[in-house]
Amino acid sequence: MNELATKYNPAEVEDKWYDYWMKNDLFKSVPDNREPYTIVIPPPNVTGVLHMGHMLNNTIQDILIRRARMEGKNALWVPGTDHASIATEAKVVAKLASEGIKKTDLTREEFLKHAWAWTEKHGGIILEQLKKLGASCDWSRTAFTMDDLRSQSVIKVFVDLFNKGLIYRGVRMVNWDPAALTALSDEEVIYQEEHSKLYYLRYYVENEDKYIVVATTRPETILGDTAVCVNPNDERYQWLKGKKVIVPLVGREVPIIMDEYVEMDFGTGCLKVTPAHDVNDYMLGEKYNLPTIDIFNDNGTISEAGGMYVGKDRFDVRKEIVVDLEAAGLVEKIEDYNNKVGYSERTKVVIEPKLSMQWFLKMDKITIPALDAVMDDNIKFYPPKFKNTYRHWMTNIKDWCISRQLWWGHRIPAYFLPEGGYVVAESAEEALKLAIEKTGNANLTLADLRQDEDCLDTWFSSWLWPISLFNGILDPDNEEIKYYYPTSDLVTGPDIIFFWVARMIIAGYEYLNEKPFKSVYFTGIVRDKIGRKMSKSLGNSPDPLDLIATFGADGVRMGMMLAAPAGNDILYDDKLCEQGRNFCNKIWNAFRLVKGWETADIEQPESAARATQWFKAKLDETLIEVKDLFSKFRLSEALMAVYRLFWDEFSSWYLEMIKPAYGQPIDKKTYDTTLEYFDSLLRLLHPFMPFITEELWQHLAERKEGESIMNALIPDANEANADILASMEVAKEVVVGVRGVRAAKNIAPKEPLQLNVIGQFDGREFSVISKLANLSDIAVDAEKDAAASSFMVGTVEFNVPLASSIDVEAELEKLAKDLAYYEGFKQSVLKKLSNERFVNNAPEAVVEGERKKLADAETKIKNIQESIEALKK
RNA sequence: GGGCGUUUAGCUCAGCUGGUUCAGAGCAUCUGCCUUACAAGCAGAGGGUCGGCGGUUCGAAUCCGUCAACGCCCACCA
Repeated sequence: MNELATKYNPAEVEDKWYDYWMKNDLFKSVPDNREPYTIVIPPPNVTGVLHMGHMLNNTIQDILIRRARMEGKNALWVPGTDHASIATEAKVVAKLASEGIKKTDLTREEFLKHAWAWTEKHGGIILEQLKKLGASCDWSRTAFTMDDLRSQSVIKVFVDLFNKGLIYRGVRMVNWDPAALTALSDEEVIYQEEHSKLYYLRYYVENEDKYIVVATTRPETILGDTAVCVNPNDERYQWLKGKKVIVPLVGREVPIIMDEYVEMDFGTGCLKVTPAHDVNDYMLGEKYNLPTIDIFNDNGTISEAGGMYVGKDRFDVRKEIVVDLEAAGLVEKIEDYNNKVGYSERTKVVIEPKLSMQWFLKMDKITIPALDAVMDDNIKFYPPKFKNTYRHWMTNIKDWCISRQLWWGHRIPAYFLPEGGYVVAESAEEALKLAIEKTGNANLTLADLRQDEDCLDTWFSSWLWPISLFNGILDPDNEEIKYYYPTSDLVTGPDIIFFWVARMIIAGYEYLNEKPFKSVYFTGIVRDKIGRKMSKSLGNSPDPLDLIATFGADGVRMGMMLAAPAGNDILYDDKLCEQGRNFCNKIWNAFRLVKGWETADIEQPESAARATQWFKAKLDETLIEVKDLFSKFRLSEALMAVYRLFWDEFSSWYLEMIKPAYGQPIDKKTYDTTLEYFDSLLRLLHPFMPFITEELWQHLAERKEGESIMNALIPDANEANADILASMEVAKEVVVGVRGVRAAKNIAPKEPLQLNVIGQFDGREFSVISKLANLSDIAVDAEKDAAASSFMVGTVEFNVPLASSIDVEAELEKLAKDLAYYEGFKQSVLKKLSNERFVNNAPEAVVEGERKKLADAETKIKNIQESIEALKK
């Protein structure tokens, strides 16, 4: 018939069109006088590999970008990667370790050389993978959070915030990661419920034979105890006032302090105080001026200050010390206990609260405009429930620990002076100038300055992303930042709402006095069939590239979208990609059908005339619906609407309505109109399925080099012809009725049938009905025929006279069932209408509706009764 | 311990300010078809007392209360 294979083969077309798009610079955007539509990619880790979460997230972004482009906007999707300080450094350290190299044996410069080599080797893989998915990013703009422009932006911001007094340095209790050997922000700590033990330990009172019992989950920390605290209102412990107790095993005398912080009814009401290793204890230590004994080394082993178990790991010591305490008779009892333990998000190691010198960003004031923007819907969250989460975080925010004891990242631009103190400047030269000013020592040289060894939290660069991508920090008045900022939509996971989304909003207002984006669409988390989060460690995540190879990029994109209702977690199943692949095939074959037709200069049949008018209305209806759904980010529903339009309305109904008899040509008018519809359908589908739509669009007509469906406009519709939509729906019901009779009576579709309409019926669609139901004749206002199978559409009865004798019993049974149903229905309506309060209180339209129901039911009942009579004759 | 969300067909989900879009969609299932675009298909069919209980109302999947299950976020009870 024609040269196209019966099955769509994605492998043959995907790379071809991606190359074509790239070659013709179709993803590129420069400012012009069109309305901009901008998305910045949530930068994946530079050394990361594409996982299902990325697939979902980037599919959504590409759909939005392509749709905007086809609405005539100047669409720009900026790609890039994140240096992912701690994650990447951990990978490099591990890689070096496998080669027998320790990080501590390397200088900073040597280590960074390895890190850059690693980055260059693995960086960009993930971006190449995105191309396979069809991502229409402007690759000429690919950025990296540690490239020159982004780095300079970060440093400038740090210096600026420091000069504004918003960044400070100080000793605070921070979350310490003993594996990565760095401080972490509060957000990087994940709390997990644990089954552990509560140890009740005996603290003897100094010079007395009495003891008190203190409960703890961490017996090893007694090495750092410097007090025991009880509630001043606790009657049981009044006698302890002013006394001292002996820390078990350690033998240190520590004071009893009294503070209402202690809960009387928890444990024994006595709290051991370890100011160096617990946030609350630290607070008590400050208040009562207690010494702090830091018993841990940075890697979680016991330090010299611990005095015992020195050099042993904290968890080993916990076991050992319990044994030793028991041996010394200092353990009262041990109970099972559940508590929450903080783990490092990256290294999965138990976090140690630790006092250390770090850099912080003051958060109380800087967050104010950012909070308002979201609460006032100046920035819209989809789904809106995340506004609550956001508000809660913003109003309880603590200062952000931004320094990390890592090398891979932006080095903190603080320079220590030989005689103490420091200066903060964008460059060493600047720093030297400041240093000379500050010290009055004109003889200082660069060699005298020592730059802070620490680097900045990764998120301290990504929070600038929507600004720094357009050079808006270094040059806030440039053309690009003015044109593209604020960006349009941000698509990301709710897991980084605090890490990233909130902080970008903060930075946006701080630096450009403007929001960074208008809407945030939070995607769900991708889970497997049994609801587990897909992850590398569980091994339950399919390789996205394998999926693309199996189902085609379009199939996978559709699979992801079908599974992704707005704001819900998505349950991934291969079935969904299969559905996507099948849909591609459907589109492909519909195209083969249409392109296979010969045209002739013949008159348009009545059925085709009705069909083309009807499908125009159907198309308009869907265009309006899809537009509305896009505006609400209800993308999976939009896709489903297009899917049904193409599969059911266009393929199953419309094409069958206009299909010429086998071997016959189609009239030109219908054919041309159908090609137009096909074109519109491809456009509507393109954002979801870019490859197959481009392939077919190029086949649909002669195209010039560089022309692409990507830049074709999505048709606009204001109103759909409701009249023809309604009349065709009725016609379809009649067709289904006849087909039902065929199915029930085992009559081949080929065999033409007679159709009798009992009573009056609008005959506008008879041509269509006749064609699709394969009727030899339609008789209007016909008499009931006993030898007929009947069905009803609305209140009208249809009879299909059967050549062979019919099964009267079966027919009667069916009618009796119908009769019973409508009688029951009538009764329920009657009951309503006889209720005075209903008739008086309900709106007129509703009451009128019920009356219509009643009348219709009565008509139907009459019809059925007549049929029964006729059959019985 | 607080807060938020979810609960509708076997599965994944729609059902906006209570009433003919009120019980829906897709997938899956069942039956019959290799019908000249497509078996990755066509035609037909079945399937839910809308988590439980109580209330408001002429009328509740929809509003209110309560309970239950699940999920997420936050929090310094050792």
